[in-house]
Amino acid sequence: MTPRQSAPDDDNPAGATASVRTRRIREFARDVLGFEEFRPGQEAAMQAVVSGRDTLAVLPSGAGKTAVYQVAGQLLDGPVVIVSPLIALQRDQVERLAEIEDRAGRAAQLNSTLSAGDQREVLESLQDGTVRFVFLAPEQLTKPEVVDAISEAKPALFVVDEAHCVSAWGHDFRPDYLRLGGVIEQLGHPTVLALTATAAPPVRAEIVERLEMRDPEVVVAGFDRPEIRLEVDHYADAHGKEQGVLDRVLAEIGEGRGPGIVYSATRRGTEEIATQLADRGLRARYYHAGLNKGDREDTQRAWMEDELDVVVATTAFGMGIDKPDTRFVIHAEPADSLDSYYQEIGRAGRDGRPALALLVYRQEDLGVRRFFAAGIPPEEELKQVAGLVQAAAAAGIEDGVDVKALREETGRAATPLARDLNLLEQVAAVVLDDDGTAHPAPEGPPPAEAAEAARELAEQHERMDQSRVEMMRGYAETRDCRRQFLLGYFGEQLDEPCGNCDNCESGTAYEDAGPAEDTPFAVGTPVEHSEWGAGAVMRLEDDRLVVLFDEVGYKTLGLAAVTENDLLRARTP
DNA sequence: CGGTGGGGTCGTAAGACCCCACCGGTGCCTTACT
Repeated sequence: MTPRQSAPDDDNPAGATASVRTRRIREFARDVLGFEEFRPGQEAAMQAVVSGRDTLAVLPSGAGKTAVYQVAGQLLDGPVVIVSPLIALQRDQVERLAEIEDRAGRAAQLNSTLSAGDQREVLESLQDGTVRFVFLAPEQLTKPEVVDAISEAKPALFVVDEAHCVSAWGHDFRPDYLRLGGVIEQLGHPTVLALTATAAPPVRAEIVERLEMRDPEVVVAGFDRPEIRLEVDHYADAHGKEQGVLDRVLAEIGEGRGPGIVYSATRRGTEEIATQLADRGLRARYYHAGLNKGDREDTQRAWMEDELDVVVATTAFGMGIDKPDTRFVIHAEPADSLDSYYQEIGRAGRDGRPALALLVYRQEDLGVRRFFAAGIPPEEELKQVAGLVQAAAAAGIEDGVDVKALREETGRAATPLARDLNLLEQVAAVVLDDDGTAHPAPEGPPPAEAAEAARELAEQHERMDQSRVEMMRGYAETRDCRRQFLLGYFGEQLDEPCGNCDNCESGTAYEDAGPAEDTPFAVGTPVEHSEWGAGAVMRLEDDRLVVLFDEVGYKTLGLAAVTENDLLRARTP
């Protein structure tokens, strides 16, 4: 067992001067991690975290996000808790840290692949200092004994890796992501570090809000990946589109520009495309969450070991899979947002050499994304859940109601019930305590009112998701420079067309003179719309502008209509 | 929202067509049973 690694006792890094911190960070990065230089944003994020500041770091893939908490873990006095969405990611990180264990401290994972005894041992080792880094999923933190044990270990840093999951998954799929803010509070609010490669401004705002980060330092490194060529192929009919996908894949592989990933929206789509490509002689496999674990692992292994030309996959394939020489990412259907799209195409060309991101687009294919973006719980269901929480309290059940009890009462699954409770908590109808049990909020609304408010909140969230699908459409259908469009979505301005997208090549990106100089709605201007309320201008075209509204999400407005009807007013933020 | 498959209608029969119901992504975890 290695002894507890703690900071030298001459001075505490959190209180050390910036120059001392800088020196220590650089020494550790060079001596232990073997860095010759830092990637953009990396050192700034390390500085912020080591000085004890909550930090949101949006750093591109491969920019060494892991190093940020490795350094912090070394220079801070206390263990590091890392929330990571997938067991496979936890395992990989633990293995990677094991290589520098003697210098950086021991790492362990805490999840259901461990026996109950091993899980206890990990928590004990965290407390006695022999484990320095613990990786776990947010679901672990719904167990009071886990939170208590971590709390006693007095963590110095709480890391949320792949932090966009808070926003992307927290609302329905994995509701425990929305409870992390409360967990952080229970732990006495150690320094919080949220890490992600992709987050548009509203996603950043949501991460900060949900994790209850205090006065966070936000580090955003450049989003641009100029080596990735951007293209969209348009088709009117389904058969033509499918053929288009096959032709483009065959052409890329045929000319030696492989390997690559093809994304499809459905499991069935992945199987059909992979089968067709295999029939044409490619080494192609499909990958989705319906396959058994062994098949998935073997496909991933084959992909990493250069045995495949193409993996055809749903969104299940990607997170944690880093193959720098991936030469193309082709989408057979649009993604559910530009956030997801950018995340997915960002898996190409990580070696810095030219790569292709192609969207094979049919307007009708947005339908499946709209379907997935929908999903408002029925008001009756919300009312029943709110009612059960109240009834339990009225009956004098002081322990409150937990998801397990609700499951028995309603016969519904745990995930939607947890989502319902999150919604009811947000409208101040219930209070969720440490371990997720629900109590009626003091002076909260009656169940019917609570259910209505919760439904409205869910509707607002759905409008936001639907508007993200619309931005995906905007990208697919724009005649402007695609990189300008994409970077604009992430709040970065590219002054000139990129010269490495299909619209730059065909010339349409250069056709329009650009927005009038005297527009009152420059990018970033806070605005107020008569119907949609407050928002901010995200993007300007020659005759249109895109506004992100707080309540209804992204909207594209015709500039002529706006000025003629006085629809928008600039406001003071 | 859009694609698909089952079942019915039409009525020479067989296949063409219509309508309708149903399905579609992402992963933790626990518990029961081999």
